[in-house]
Formats: sequence, structure tokens, C-alpha cells
Amino acid sequence: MNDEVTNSDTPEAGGTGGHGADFIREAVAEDLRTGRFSYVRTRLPPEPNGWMHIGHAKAFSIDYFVAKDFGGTCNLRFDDTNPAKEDMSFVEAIQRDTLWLGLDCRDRVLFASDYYELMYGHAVKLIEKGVAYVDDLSEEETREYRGTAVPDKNNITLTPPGRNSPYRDRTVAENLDLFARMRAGEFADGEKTLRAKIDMAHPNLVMRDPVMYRIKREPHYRTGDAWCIYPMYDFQEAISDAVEGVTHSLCSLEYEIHRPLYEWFIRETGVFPSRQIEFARLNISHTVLSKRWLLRLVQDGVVSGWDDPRMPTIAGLRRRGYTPEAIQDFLGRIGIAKTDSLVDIQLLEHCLREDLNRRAPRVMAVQKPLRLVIENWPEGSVDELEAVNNPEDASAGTRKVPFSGELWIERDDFAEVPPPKYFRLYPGNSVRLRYGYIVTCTGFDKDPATGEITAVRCSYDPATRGGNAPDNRKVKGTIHWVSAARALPVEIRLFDKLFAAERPMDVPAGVDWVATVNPDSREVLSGAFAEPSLATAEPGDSFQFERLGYFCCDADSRPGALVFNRSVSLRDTWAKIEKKQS
RNA sequence: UCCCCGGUUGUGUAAUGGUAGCACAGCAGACUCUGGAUCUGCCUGUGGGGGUUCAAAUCCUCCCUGGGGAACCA
Repeated sequence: MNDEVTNSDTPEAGGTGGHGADFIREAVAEDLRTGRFSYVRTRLPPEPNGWMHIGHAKAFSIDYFVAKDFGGTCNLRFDDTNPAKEDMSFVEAIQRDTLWLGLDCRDRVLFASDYYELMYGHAVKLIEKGVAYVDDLSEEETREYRGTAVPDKNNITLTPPGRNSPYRDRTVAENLDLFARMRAGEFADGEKTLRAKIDMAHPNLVMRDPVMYRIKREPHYRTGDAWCIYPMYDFQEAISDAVEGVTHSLCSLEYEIHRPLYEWFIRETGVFPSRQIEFARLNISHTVLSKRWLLRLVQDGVVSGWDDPRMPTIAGLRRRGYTPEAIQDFLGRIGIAKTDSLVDIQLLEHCLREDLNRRAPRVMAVQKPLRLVIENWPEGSVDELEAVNNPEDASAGTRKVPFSGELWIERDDFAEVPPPKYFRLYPGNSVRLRYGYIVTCTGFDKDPATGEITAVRCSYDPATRGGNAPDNRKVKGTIHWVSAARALPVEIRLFDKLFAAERPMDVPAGVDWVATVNPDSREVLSGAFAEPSLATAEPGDSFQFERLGYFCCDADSRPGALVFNRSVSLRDTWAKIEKKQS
């Protein structure tokens, strides 16, 4: 549709770029067509006060790929104007995470704090124009004078006009002097503010003489104690975007109501007129995307840290085994709109499965082991069987897997009394051992005290080596296994939804939402076994454990003591049948 | 009844006055040495009422309903 201006070549990184024109791209195309702008520049505007989560990934990907699609550039600018909360470690973490996601802004990393002097100059200009003034009202008084939407007796809310501050009509000279002295540190924190002189009766509360500067004696992680006054968001954003020549200042819906103020600052200072466009932020079912909530989970020790594999943070997703490709695919699929929405977490999981199915090497591991004894196996004999590394990718080749008379199989793959439609191992039934032999269950051992099955006995058919049945007999079940003699002990960590509730934020009044965390969201299996080829796995490596799911080697792994996180299970038809039966 | 923005199958998103489509989920089946993967089919939707028009998800209007706004945070 807008072929003359678009330049969509985002094959590898589909992201929020590979799909049709959303309303933002349409607006950008329109601006180019009408000549409002002759180029496109966007910016990722993180505040370095916390870890990036997938909600930020959505916002940043929109910024990045919109610019890319139109042949423009995208800055990574840290909006660091609140020294009380910000830190260099967050800057580094955000840079690492954005790069990992495929948002490469390495040669365009900028800081709002570099524009402090420039912002100060613009503020002075506004004072000289008579549209900004120094106010002596306290924080509480400011709030009170601004007025508020109040519920009346009919439970109807309305917003009465605010009142002018008694200091609103100071002379320009007086304001100039006071503002200079604010900067010089002559006043205590909170004693004075610089305010834009707009309209205390404005129906939009944001426009009722918003604060532009506050006094805050707090060392800044980049400017140290050079400043004791810091600009507020709206003023800072307008100036920073202008300095950088940002054409499209994309942000989430919560800033929609701020747009008139953003535009007011642009108009009054006469700087480059960036266009702000808002979109809906991301919500995902069964998790939370709020820095505050995530912080609480970390502080309360509910999770092991910001990179706990259950966390929706980029670091958490990475540790869980998510790939940047899967995340970008997901972000491309959810689209961009202004509708407040809740995306099903199953879509995210689907994207991971689809990506890993294509790329992850297959391997056999047993989560909950049960001993399988092949009674007619030649004593001491070991067979080396050939296994396919990835049926989706012939170039991945094959590997040898040791087989012998004692194996570990999955406890769930044996049933003393098979439920309906069960076609794995039970007395008298045959199954194929993946890439191995067809075996027939001849019996089992049971601990008379506990009733626990301690071993399953079977016989094998030597003619079925490799899993083929020369007599063409149908064997319905194929199960995975690990040679007991060569088994690699590993720890497996199973993860599930962080919250059982679809919308954890909608917690009933009086209930502490932290208590609603899914107690089964993490399960550690310390007695698992894997085939020997896994010995060389390194943290970050992903595998498909056949029939179980995709697993990622965790950073907690030590040589000889590997740990694997379940990234996502395989689709499990049997689980559905089982569920229906119960 | 203060200001702003929204409402399209269960979920997310297209259709920009002209056949309501796609994906995920769900259901059914085919195939299979992963109950994986793959393939096929099915299911359900324009919040409501008026109006404009040959024709409305789309434009107008009223209503209903959801979200945001009352930080010296961003």
C-alpha cells in the first residue's frame, strides 16, 4: 500500500516488523507522504531503574522495527531523570537484553542526562516568555490546589477547577533569579518547584500547571552532584526527543493524556516537533508485567531472582530457554493496537515450540526413572545404536547411544493395570524402545511394604534392532530410555505458570496477591538421568528431551552435575485423554 | 454523569463504504519408530438501538460497557 516509502526487509527478525501495516506504520507512512517528516527516527526510552520484561520488549521492538521498516534509525536513550531510582547496572542489563533481542542500537546509545544543561536553557527561555514560574507551594499544597476528580454523594465524579498558586504571578525577573538559585542549591529539597504556567482550570489534570523541575539532592549515577534540580518526565521527553530529531515518539497508552503537554512544551520552546503516538501495552495471562509486582516477587523470595526462569523478564525468559527468535515471532503475532488486551500465554509457548522444534537437537532423558530389566539380554553385552539428532533437520546427523540389559525408563511409561487407550508398557504388552528393540513386558517387581513398582521385567526380540519390526507387526507405543550403566545423573527443573489465575492483578480485596503464586510453578527432579552425549552440554544449550519437552542447560550446572530447565513441554495428547477420562 | 482512549468468535489481530479473514486455543480425523512433528476438517464474532447509503465492523447519533487520568515517578 505504501510501497513507495516502506522498506520492509525484516526476514530474519520478523518481530513487530514482518507483518502488515498497523495503525502506527500507517501514520508514519502518511507523515512521509504529506511531508510532515522527510525521514524516520524513533527511540527506545527505558528508565534504567529495573530489569527489562517482555512488555518492554514489545514496546522497544515496535520502536526499532518501525524505524527499520522505513529505512530510518532508532536510538537507545535512557530517560534517566530520577536519580533516586537509577543505576548503571540497569543501563548495562538493558543494553545486554536489547541486543540479545536483536535490537542493535550499539552505535546510538544516548542519555537524557546529557541534555540537562540544554533543558535548563529551555526552561529559562520559558520563564522569560512568561509561561513558567517558580512556585513555593509544598507538595501537598500543590496537589490540593490542582484539584482532583472527586466522588460526590451520587457517586458521580467530577473535576472542579483548580486554584492558582499565590506565587503564579511573580515577575519574570524574580522567577529567573529564583530558578538560578534553585540550581545553585540555595533551597532545600521540595522547597520550590518550577512550573509551567498553563491553566489551573484545564479539564485535563496534567495541564494544570505541571511541575517541570523539582529540587532533589540525590547523586546521579552519571552526573554525580552536578545538579540538585532535575526535570520532570514531560518536559524532559519533549526536549530529548527534539534534540535527537526523533520524528515519532512511540509510547504506551498511559501517556496519551500527556500528549497535549508534550505538544505544549514543543510549541512553547519551539523545538523540533516530534509526533507522539500511543499503543496498548502488553498483558499476558497467568503472569504479571509490572516492575513493582516483579520487584515484590524478588524481594519476598517467591522467585530466586530477576532471572528466575518463571519470570517474564528477558533474563528470566533467556534462562528458561526462550530464544530471541521465538520472542520476536510472538511479538509479531500479537500485533499492535490501542485495545486493552490479554494475550494467552499459550501463544508464547507455541512460538517457542515452533522455533525449537526446528532447531533443538533430540536427546533421551528420563525424568522419573524406573528400572527396566531385559531378561534375555546377553550378560555384559553393550550395543551402540544409531539415533537421529533432529528429524526436522537432516544436516544435524546422527549419534550413537549405548544400549544394554538394564535401562531406565519413565515411571509413567509402565502401568500395572493399564487405563483405557494406554499403549505403553504393561504386563503382556510390547513397546518399542526408541531406536532400540521391541520388548514385551513379562512381569514386574513390587515392594510389598509400599506397593511401589521397583522394576519392570521384559524380553527383547533381537530381530528388531534399530526399532524395526521385520514381521511388520504393529507396535503402538514407542518409549524413551537411558542405559543404566552409562546414565548421566542430572537435575531437571520443571516450571509451570507463575500464577494459576489468568489475571493475577485482579486479586479479590483483602487477599495478598503474593499468596496466589502457583505453588506448583517449580518442581525439582534430582534423580533424573540423561544419555551420555549430554555430558558436554553447556549453560544456554537447548535440547528436546524426546517425548518430554524442550530443556535448556541452566547456569547452575557444574561438570558432572548438570541442571536442565524445562522451557516448555511438548504437546501432550495423552495428558488430554487422561484428563477427559477423569 | 470531569477529561482522554477503546469495544470484531474463547484469546489476539485483519478487513479503512463492497464476500467478516488469519493465528493461538478447542473439537474431530489422517499419518507416524517422539501419544512429538506434519496434514485435513469443524466450531464460534462486528456490545445495543436508531440514522445516512444501492451497500455499514467501517460514517452520524444515543445508550451500554472496559481502560486510563487526580506522583515534586517514568
